[in-house]
Amino acid sequence: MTKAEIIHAISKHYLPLPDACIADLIAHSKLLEVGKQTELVREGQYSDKVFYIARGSARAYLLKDGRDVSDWFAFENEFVSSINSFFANVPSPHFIETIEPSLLLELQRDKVLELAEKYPAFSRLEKKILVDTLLKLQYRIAAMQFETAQQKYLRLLAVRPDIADRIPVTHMASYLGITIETLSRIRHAK
Amino acid sequence: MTKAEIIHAISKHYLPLPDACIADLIAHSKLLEVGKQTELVREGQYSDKVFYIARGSARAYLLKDGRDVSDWFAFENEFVSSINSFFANVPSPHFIETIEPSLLLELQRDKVLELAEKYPAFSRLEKKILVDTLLKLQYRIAAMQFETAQQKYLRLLAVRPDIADRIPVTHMASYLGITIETLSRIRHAK
DNA sequence: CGCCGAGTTGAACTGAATCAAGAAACGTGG
DNA sequence: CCACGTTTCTTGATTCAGTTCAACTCGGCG
Repeated sequence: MTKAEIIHAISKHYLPLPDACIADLIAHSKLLEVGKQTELVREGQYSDKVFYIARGSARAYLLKDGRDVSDWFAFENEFVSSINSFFANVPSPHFIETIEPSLLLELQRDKVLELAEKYPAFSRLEKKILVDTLLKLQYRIAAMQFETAQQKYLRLLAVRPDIADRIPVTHMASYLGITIETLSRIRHAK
Repeated sequence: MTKAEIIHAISKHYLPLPDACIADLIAHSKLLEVGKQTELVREGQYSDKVFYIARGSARAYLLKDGRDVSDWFAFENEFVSSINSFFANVPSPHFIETIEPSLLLELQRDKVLELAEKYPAFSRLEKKILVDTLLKLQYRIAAMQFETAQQKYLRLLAVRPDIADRIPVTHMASYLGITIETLSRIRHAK
Protein backbone atom coordinates (compact mmCIF):
# COMPACT_ATOMS: atom_id res chain seq x y z
CA MET A 1 0.00 0.00 0.00
CA THR A 2 1.33 3.42 -0.92
CA LYS A 3 1.00 6.62 1.05
CA ALA A 4 -1.39 7.93 -1.57
CA GLU A 5 -3.65 4.90 -1.21
CA ILE A 6 -3.68 5.19 2.56
CA ILE A 7 -4.53 8.86 2.51
CA HIS A 8 -7.33 8.25 0.06
CA ALA A 9 -8.60 5.63 2.47
CA ILE A 10 -8.58 8.18 5.32
CA SER A 11 -10.42 10.63 3.14
CA LYS A 12 -12.97 7.95 2.35
CA HIS A 13 -13.39 6.68 5.91
CA TYR A 14 -13.74 10.11 7.46
CA LEU A 15 -14.33 13.15 5.29
CA PRO A 16 -13.35 13.97 1.71
CA LEU A 17 -10.17 16.03 1.43
CA PRO A 18 -9.19 18.29 -1.46
CA ASP A 19 -6.39 17.07 -3.71
CA ALA A 20 -4.00 19.79 -2.58
CA CYS A 21 -4.43 18.69 1.01
CA ILE A 22 -3.82 15.08 0.05
CA ALA A 23 -0.66 16.11 -1.76
CA ASP A 24 0.52 17.97 1.35
CA LEU A 25 -0.23 14.97 3.50
CA ILE A 26 1.78 12.73 1.22
CA ALA A 27 4.68 15.17 1.39
CA HIS A 28 4.61 15.51 5.19
CA SER A 29 3.77 12.04 6.41
CA LYS A 30 5.97 9.06 7.01
CA LEU A 31 5.16 5.46 6.18
CA LEU A 32 6.13 2.85 8.76
CA GLU A 33 6.05 -0.88 8.21
CA VAL A 34 6.65 -2.50 11.59
CA GLY A 35 6.41 -5.86 13.32
CA LYS A 36 4.28 -6.74 16.30
CA GLN A 37 5.06 -5.26 19.70
CA THR A 38 6.86 -2.29 18.22
CA GLU A 39 7.01 0.58 20.67
CA LEU A 40 5.59 3.79 19.21
CA VAL A 41 5.43 5.94 22.32
CA ARG A 42 7.17 5.49 25.64
CA GLU A 43 5.84 6.57 29.01
CA GLY A 44 7.27 9.88 30.14
CA GLN A 45 8.14 10.88 26.60
CA TYR A 46 6.86 14.00 24.91
CA SER A 47 5.31 12.60 21.77
CA ASP A 48 4.08 14.94 19.08
CA LYS A 49 3.08 12.18 16.69
CA VAL A 50 -0.18 10.65 15.64
CA PHE A 51 -0.39 7.35 13.79
CA TYR A 52 -2.97 6.21 11.32
CA ILE A 53 -3.25 2.46 11.16
CA ALA A 54 -3.55 1.31 7.56
CA ARG A 55 -3.13 -2.34 8.54
CA GLY A 56 -2.64 -4.06 11.89
CA SER A 57 -3.45 -2.95 15.40
CA ALA A 58 -2.02 -1.08 18.35
CA ARG A 59 -2.76 -0.41 21.97
CA ALA A 60 -2.09 2.26 24.54
CA TYR A 61 -1.32 0.91 27.98
CA LEU A 62 0.11 2.07 31.25
CA LEU A 63 2.10 0.51 33.99
CA LYS A 64 -0.05 0.97 37.07
CA ASP A 65 1.99 -0.21 40.06
CA GLY A 66 3.94 -2.38 37.67
CA ARG A 67 0.86 -3.97 36.14
CA ASP A 68 0.32 -3.66 32.40
CA VAL A 69 -3.13 -2.14 31.90
CA SER A 70 -4.46 -1.61 28.39
CA ASP A 71 -6.29 1.64 27.94
CA TRP A 72 -7.19 1.75 24.30
CA PHE A 73 -7.13 -0.43 21.23
CA ALA A 74 -6.91 0.82 17.67
CA PHE A 75 -7.31 -1.12 14.46
CA GLU A 76 -7.06 -0.47 10.73
CA ASN A 77 -8.60 2.83 9.64
CA GLU A 78 -8.25 4.31 13.11
CA PHE A 79 -5.84 6.78 14.62
CA VAL A 80 -3.80 6.33 17.73
CA SER A 81 -1.66 8.73 19.71
CA SER A 82 -0.91 9.77 23.24
CA ILE A 83 -3.64 12.36 23.45
CA ASN A 84 -2.15 13.86 26.57
CA SER A 85 1.14 14.45 24.95
CA PHE A 86 -0.09 15.26 21.48
CA PHE A 87 -2.75 17.75 22.52
CA ALA A 88 -1.76 18.97 25.96
CA ASN A 89 1.97 18.71 25.41
CA VAL A 90 2.67 16.90 28.65
CA PRO A 91 4.75 13.73 29.08
CA SER A 92 2.78 10.71 27.95
CA PRO A 93 1.36 8.61 30.76
CA HIS A 94 0.99 5.78 28.23
CA PHE A 95 3.09 3.45 26.27
CA ILE A 96 1.82 2.77 22.79
CA GLU A 97 2.83 -0.32 20.88
CA THR A 98 1.65 -2.29 17.89
CA ILE A 99 -0.04 -5.59 18.66
CA GLU A 100 0.12 -7.12 15.19
CA PRO A 101 2.54 -6.43 12.34
CA SER A 102 1.28 -3.09 11.09
CA LEU A 103 1.46 -0.51 8.40
CA LEU A 104 1.31 2.97 9.86
CA LEU A 105 1.22 6.51 8.61
CA GLU A 106 2.92 8.91 11.00
CA LEU A 107 2.04 12.59 11.26
CA GLN A 108 3.76 15.31 13.24
CA ARG A 109 1.71 17.72 15.35
CA ASP A 110 3.09 20.87 13.73
CA LYS A 111 2.11 19.51 10.31
CA VAL A 112 -1.35 18.71 11.58
CA LEU A 113 -1.77 22.24 12.93
CA GLU A 114 -0.45 23.66 9.69
CA LEU A 115 -2.82 21.60 7.55
CA ALA A 116 -5.74 22.47 9.79
CA GLU A 117 -5.06 26.17 9.25
CA LYS A 118 -4.64 25.70 5.55
CA TYR A 119 -7.53 23.37 4.74
CA PRO A 120 -10.90 23.73 6.46
CA ALA A 121 -11.72 20.20 5.34
CA PHE A 122 -8.74 18.87 7.25
CA SER A 123 -9.77 20.87 10.28
CA ARG A 124 -13.22 19.30 10.08
CA LEU A 125 -11.66 15.86 9.82
CA GLU A 126 -9.62 16.54 12.92
CA LYS A 127 -12.73 17.66 14.74
CA LYS A 128 -14.61 14.59 13.60
CA ILE A 129 -11.92 12.35 15.02
CA LEU A 130 -12.00 14.22 18.31
CA VAL A 131 -15.77 13.94 18.51
CA ASP A 132 -15.75 10.23 17.65
CA THR A 133 -13.18 9.65 20.35
CA LEU A 134 -15.17 11.70 22.85
CA LEU A 135 -18.27 9.64 22.24
CA LYS A 136 -16.36 6.39 22.55
CA LEU A 137 -14.95 7.48 25.89
CA GLN A 138 -18.42 8.42 27.01
CA TYR A 139 -19.77 4.99 26.14
CA ARG A 140 -16.89 3.41 27.93
CA ILE A 141 -17.68 5.34 31.10
CA ALA A 142 -21.29 4.23 30.90
CA ALA A 143 -20.20 0.63 30.42
CA MET A 144 -17.88 0.80 33.41
CA GLN A 145 -20.59 2.26 35.60
CA PHE A 146 -23.53 0.15 34.67
CA GLU A 147 -22.34 -3.15 33.30
CA THR A 148 -21.10 -6.31 34.92
CA ALA A 149 -17.86 -7.97 33.86
CA GLN A 150 -19.82 -10.34 31.67
CA GLN A 151 -21.83 -7.62 29.99
CA LYS A 152 -18.70 -5.60 29.24
CA TYR A 153 -17.05 -8.61 27.70
CA LEU A 154 -20.04 -9.51 25.56
CA ARG A 155 -20.39 -5.92 24.39
CA LEU A 156 -16.73 -5.82 23.40
CA LEU A 157 -17.24 -8.98 21.37
CA ALA A 158 -20.38 -7.58 19.79
CA VAL A 159 -18.66 -4.35 18.78
CA ARG A 160 -15.49 -6.06 17.53
CA PRO A 161 -16.11 -9.75 16.88
CA ASP A 162 -12.58 -10.30 15.62
CA ILE A 163 -10.95 -8.95 18.77
CA ALA A 164 -10.78 -12.34 20.44
CA ASP A 165 -8.46 -13.62 17.70
CA ARG A 166 -6.34 -10.53 17.46
CA ILE A 167 -5.71 -9.40 21.01
CA PRO A 168 -4.24 -11.53 23.81
CA VAL A 169 -6.84 -12.16 26.51
CA THR A 170 -4.65 -10.61 29.15
CA HIS A 171 -4.96 -7.26 27.35
CA MET A 172 -8.68 -7.62 26.96
CA ALA A 173 -9.07 -8.31 30.66
CA SER A 174 -7.11 -5.26 31.76
CA TYR A 175 -8.94 -3.10 29.22
CA LEU A 176 -12.25 -4.25 30.65
CA GLY A 177 -11.00 -3.56 34.16
CA ILE A 178 -11.27 -7.17 35.28
CA THR A 179 -8.76 -9.88 36.17
CA ILE A 180 -7.76 -12.65 33.78
CA GLU A 181 -9.28 -15.14 36.19
CA THR A 182 -12.65 -13.45 35.98
CA LEU A 183 -12.41 -13.25 32.20
CA SER A 184 -11.56 -16.94 32.04
CA ARG A 185 -14.62 -17.79 34.11
CA ILE A 186 -16.85 -15.63 31.95
CA ARG A 187 -15.61 -17.21 28.76
CA HIS A 188 -16.43 -20.65 30.10
CA ALA A 189 -19.69 -19.90 31.84
CA LYS A 190 -20.99 -18.85 28.44
CA MET B 1 -23.51 40.87 32.96
CA THR B 2 -23.96 41.68 29.29
CA LYS B 3 -23.43 39.37 26.35
CA ALA B 4 -20.32 41.32 25.41
CA GLU B 5 -18.83 40.86 28.87
CA ILE B 6 -19.53 37.15 28.81
CA ILE B 7 -18.01 36.66 25.40
CA HIS B 8 -14.92 38.56 26.43
CA ALA B 9 -14.70 36.23 29.40
CA ILE B 10 -14.83 33.21 27.07
CA SER B 11 -12.13 34.73 24.94
CA LYS B 12 -10.05 35.28 28.04
CA HIS B 13 -10.63 31.84 29.58
CA TYR B 14 -9.96 29.91 26.41
CA LEU B 15 -8.35 31.61 23.44
CA PRO B 16 -8.40 35.19 22.20
CA LEU B 17 -10.98 35.89 19.50
CA PRO B 18 -10.88 38.67 16.93
CA ASP B 19 -13.34 41.54 17.40
CA ALA B 20 -15.33 40.61 14.30
CA CYS B 21 -15.88 37.13 15.69
CA ILE B 22 -16.96 38.57 19.03
CA ALA B 23 -19.41 40.83 17.25
CA ASP B 24 -20.84 37.85 15.37
CA LEU B 25 -21.14 35.90 18.60
CA ILE B 26 -23.03 38.75 20.22
CA ALA B 27 -25.36 38.89 17.26
CA HIS B 28 -26.03 35.15 17.17
CA SER B 29 -26.15 34.13 20.81
CA LYS B 30 -28.97 34.26 23.29
CA LEU B 31 -28.70 35.28 26.93
CA LEU B 32 -30.68 33.22 29.42
CA GLU B 33 -31.21 34.10 33.05
CA VAL B 34 -32.79 31.08 34.70
CA GLY B 35 -33.59 29.69 38.13
CA LYS B 36 -32.32 26.45 39.61
CA GLN B 37 -33.50 23.13 38.20
CA THR B 38 -34.35 24.65 34.85
CA GLU B 39 -34.45 22.00 32.16
CA LEU B 40 -32.16 22.82 29.25
CA VAL B 41 -32.24 19.53 27.37
CA ARG B 42 -34.70 16.67 27.64
CA GLU B 43 -33.92 13.02 27.07
CA GLY B 44 -34.89 11.87 23.59
CA GLN B 45 -34.80 15.39 22.24
CA TYR B 46 -32.61 16.49 19.35
CA SER B 47 -30.74 19.39 20.86
CA ASP B 48 -28.55 21.53 18.68
CA LYS B 49 -27.62 23.96 21.44
CA VAL B 50 -24.56 24.49 23.54
CA PHE B 51 -24.62 26.58 26.70
CA TYR B 52 -21.83 28.62 28.20
CA ILE B 53 -22.27 29.09 31.91
CA ALA B 54 -21.45 32.67 32.88
CA ARG B 55 -22.76 32.16 36.41
CA GLY B 56 -24.24 29.16 38.18
CA SER B 57 -23.98 25.45 37.48
CA ALA B 58 -25.61 22.67 35.53
CA ARG B 59 -25.53 18.92 35.24
CA ALA B 60 -26.20 16.28 32.64
CA TYR B 61 -27.94 13.20 33.99
CA LEU B 62 -29.75 10.18 32.76
CA LEU B 63 -32.54 8.03 34.03
CA LYS B 64 -31.04 4.57 34.20
CA ASP B 65 -33.85 2.18 35.09
CA GLY B 66 -35.63 5.10 36.69
CA ARG B 67 -32.65 6.16 38.80
CA ASP B 68 -31.29 9.66 38.37
CA VAL B 69 -27.58 9.33 37.58
CA SER B 70 -25.47 12.46 37.14
CA ASP B 71 -23.00 12.22 34.31
CA TRP B 72 -21.36 15.58 34.19
CA PHE B 73 -21.19 18.81 36.13
CA ALA B 74 -20.42 22.20 34.66
CA PHE B 75 -19.74 25.47 36.44
CA GLU B 76 -19.08 29.08 35.54
CA ASN B 77 -16.76 29.51 32.57
CA GLU B 78 -17.52 26.07 31.27
CA PHE B 79 -19.67 24.79 28.44
CA VAL B 80 -22.36 22.19 28.63
CA SER B 81 -24.36 20.43 25.94
CA SER B 82 -25.61 17.03 25.01
CA ILE B 83 -22.54 16.03 23.07
CA ASN B 84 -24.34 13.11 21.46
CA SER B 85 -27.05 15.27 20.11
CA PHE B 86 -24.98 18.35 19.37
CA PHE B 87 -22.18 16.57 17.54
CA ALA B 88 -23.62 13.28 16.36
CA ASN B 89 -27.13 14.57 15.82
CA VAL B 90 -28.83 11.72 17.60
CA PRO B 91 -31.52 12.02 20.31
CA SER B 92 -29.98 13.05 23.60
CA PRO B 93 -29.59 10.24 26.12
CA HIS B 94 -29.24 12.94 28.80
CA PHE B 95 -31.30 15.47 30.52
CA ILE B 96 -29.49 18.69 31.24
CA GLU B 97 -30.65 21.07 33.93
CA THR B 98 -29.28 23.94 35.92
CA ILE B 99 -28.45 23.21 39.54
CA GLU B 100 -28.18 26.78 40.79
CA PRO B 101 -29.77 29.95 39.44
CA SER B 102 -27.67 30.60 36.37
CA LEU B 103 -26.76 33.00 33.65
CA LEU B 104 -26.26 31.19 30.37
CA LEU B 105 -25.24 32.03 26.86
CA GLU B 106 -26.91 29.80 24.31
CA LEU B 107 -25.41 29.00 20.92
CA GLN B 108 -26.95 27.13 18.03
CA ARG B 109 -24.98 24.44 16.24
CA ASP B 110 -25.35 25.96 12.78
CA LYS B 111 -23.94 29.23 14.11
CA VAL B 112 -21.04 27.42 15.68
CA LEU B 113 -20.24 25.67 12.40
CA GLU B 114 -20.57 28.94 10.53
CA LEU B 115 -18.24 30.77 12.91
CA ALA B 116 -15.72 27.94 12.80
CA GLU B 117 -15.57 28.21 9.03
CA LYS B 118 -15.30 31.96 9.15
CA TYR B 119 -12.80 32.42 11.99
CA PRO B 120 -9.84 30.06 12.44
CA ALA B 121 -9.50 31.34 16.02
CA PHE B 122 -13.01 30.19 16.81
CA SER B 123 -12.27 26.83 15.26
CA ARG B 124 -9.23 26.52 17.50
CA LEU B 125 -11.33 27.43 20.51
CA GLU B 126 -13.81 24.73 19.59
CA LYS B 127 -11.00 22.24 19.27
CA LYS B 128 -9.55 23.29 22.60
CA ILE B 129 -12.86 22.65 24.31
CA LEU B 130 -13.10 19.23 22.69
CA VAL B 131 -9.58 18.33 23.76
CA ASP B 132 -10.14 19.55 27.32
CA THR B 133 -13.27 17.47 27.53
CA LEU B 134 -11.49 14.44 26.09
CA LEU B 135 -8.79 14.65 28.71
CA LYS B 136 -11.32 15.03 31.50
CA LEU B 137 -13.16 11.94 30.34
CA GLN B 138 -9.88 10.07 30.22
CA TYR B 139 -9.05 11.01 33.80
CA ARG B 140 -12.51 9.98 34.84
CA ILE B 141 -12.05 6.53 33.31
CA ALA B 142 -8.75 6.14 35.13
CA ALA B 143 -10.40 7.17 38.39
CA MET B 144 -13.21 4.69 37.91
CA GLN B 145 -10.79 1.87 37.19
CA PHE B 146 -8.19 2.43 39.80
CA GLU B 147 -9.68 4.31 42.69
CA THR B 148 -11.84 3.27 45.61
CA ALA B 149 -15.03 5.12 46.48
CA GLN B 150 -13.14 7.11 49.08
CA GLN B 151 -10.33 8.11 46.75
CA LYS B 152 -12.77 9.23 44.07
CA TYR B 153 -14.63 11.37 46.58
CA LEU B 154 -11.47 12.95 47.97
CA ARG B 155 -10.21 13.67 44.48
CA LEU B 156 -13.47 15.34 43.54
CA LEU B 157 -13.18 17.55 46.62
CA ALA B 158 -9.57 18.34 45.80
CA VAL B 159 -10.37 19.35 42.24
CA ARG B 160 -13.49 21.34 43.18
CA PRO B 161 -13.48 22.24 46.86
CA ASP B 162 -16.71 24.22 46.57
CA ILE B 163 -18.65 21.33 45.10
CA ALA B 164 -19.84 20.07 48.47
CA ASP B 165 -21.73 23.32 49.07
CA ARG B 166 -23.12 23.65 45.59
CA ILE B 167 -24.23 20.19 44.56
CA PRO B 168 -26.62 17.94 46.47
CA VAL B 169 -24.83 14.87 47.80
CA THR B 170 -27.17 12.58 45.98
CA HIS B 171 -25.86 13.93 42.68
CA MET B 172 -22.27 13.62 43.80
CA ALA B 173 -22.81 10.00 44.76
CA SER B 174 -24.33 9.01 41.44
CA TYR B 175 -21.63 10.91 39.56
CA LEU B 176 -18.97 8.99 41.47
CA GLY B 177 -20.77 5.74 40.74
CA ILE B 178 -21.43 4.95 44.39
CA THR B 179 -24.55 4.84 46.55
CA ILE B 180 -25.55 7.62 48.90
CA GLU B 181 -25.10 5.20 51.80
CA THR B 182 -21.49 4.61 50.87
CA LEU B 183 -20.90 8.33 50.41
CA SER B 184 -22.40 9.00 53.80
CA ARG B 185 -20.07 6.48 55.41
CA ILE B 186 -17.05 7.96 53.66
CA ARG B 187 -17.89 11.47 54.75
CA HIS B 188 -18.10 10.34 58.36
CA ALA B 189 -15.20 7.93 58.46
CA LYS B 190 -12.99 10.84 57.48
C1' DC C 1 11.59 -35.09 27.78
C1' DG C 2 11.08 -31.36 30.93
C1' DC C 3 10.51 -26.62 31.39
C1' DC C 4 7.76 -22.33 30.95
C1' DG C 5 4.32 -19.02 30.17
C1' DA C 6 -0.61 -18.87 29.40
C1' DG C 7 -4.95 -20.34 30.79
C1' DT C 8 -8.11 -22.63 34.07
C1' DT C 9 -10.21 -23.84 38.45
C1' DG C 10 -10.99 -23.54 43.42
C1' DA C 11 -11.40 -21.30 48.07
C1' DA C 12 -11.22 -17.45 50.98
C1' DC C 13 -11.62 -12.54 51.24
C1' DT C 14 -13.29 -7.71 50.47
C1' DG C 15 -15.35 -3.27 48.98
C1' DA C 16 -19.41 -1.71 48.02
C1' DA C 17 -24.51 -2.67 47.06
C1' DT C 18 -28.72 -3.69 48.90
C1' DC C 19 -32.22 -3.89 52.24
C1' DA C 20 -34.07 -2.01 56.28
C1' DA C 21 -34.85 0.92 59.99
C1' DG C 22 -34.00 5.24 62.56
C1' DA C 23 -32.77 10.20 62.99
C1' DA C 24 -32.44 14.83 61.25
C1' DA C 25 -33.82 18.56 58.37
C1' DC C 26 -37.34 20.92 55.94
C1' DG C 27 -41.34 23.23 54.67
C1' DT C 28 -46.30 23.76 54.73
C1' DG C 29 -50.62 24.63 56.80
C1' DG C 30 -53.12 25.12 60.94
C1' DC D 1 -44.67 29.15 66.12
C1' DC D 2 -45.52 24.61 66.59
C1' DA D 3 -47.11 19.95 64.68
C1' DC D 4 -47.00 16.92 61.11
C1' DG D 5 -45.66 14.66 57.02
C1' DT D 6 -42.09 14.29 53.56
C1' DT D 7 -37.81 13.95 52.03
C1' DT D 8 -32.82 13.50 53.04
C1' DC D 9 -29.18 11.49 55.79
C1' DT D 10 -27.19 8.09 58.78
C1' DT D 11 -26.27 3.57 60.67
C1' DG D 12 -26.45 -1.42 60.80
C1' DA D 13 -26.81 -6.25 58.90
C1' DT D 14 -26.55 -9.03 55.00
C1' DT D 15 -25.30 -10.23 50.33
C1' DC D 16 -22.73 -10.35 46.12
C1' DA D 17 -19.56 -9.61 42.20
C1' DG D 18 -15.18 -9.73 41.55
C1' DT D 19 -10.27 -9.92 43.59
C1' DT D 20 -6.58 -12.37 45.44
C1' DC D 21 -3.84 -16.20 46.30
C1' DA D 22 -2.70 -20.71 45.18
C1' DA D 23 -2.57 -24.98 42.83
C1' DC D 24 -3.12 -27.40 38.73
C1' DT D 25 -3.47 -28.25 33.33
C1' DC D 26 -2.14 -27.66 28.92
C1' DG D 27 0.37 -26.72 24.62
C1' DG D 28 4.47 -25.51 22.60
C1' DC D 29 9.58 -25.62 22.03
C1' DG D 30 14.48 -25.84 23.35
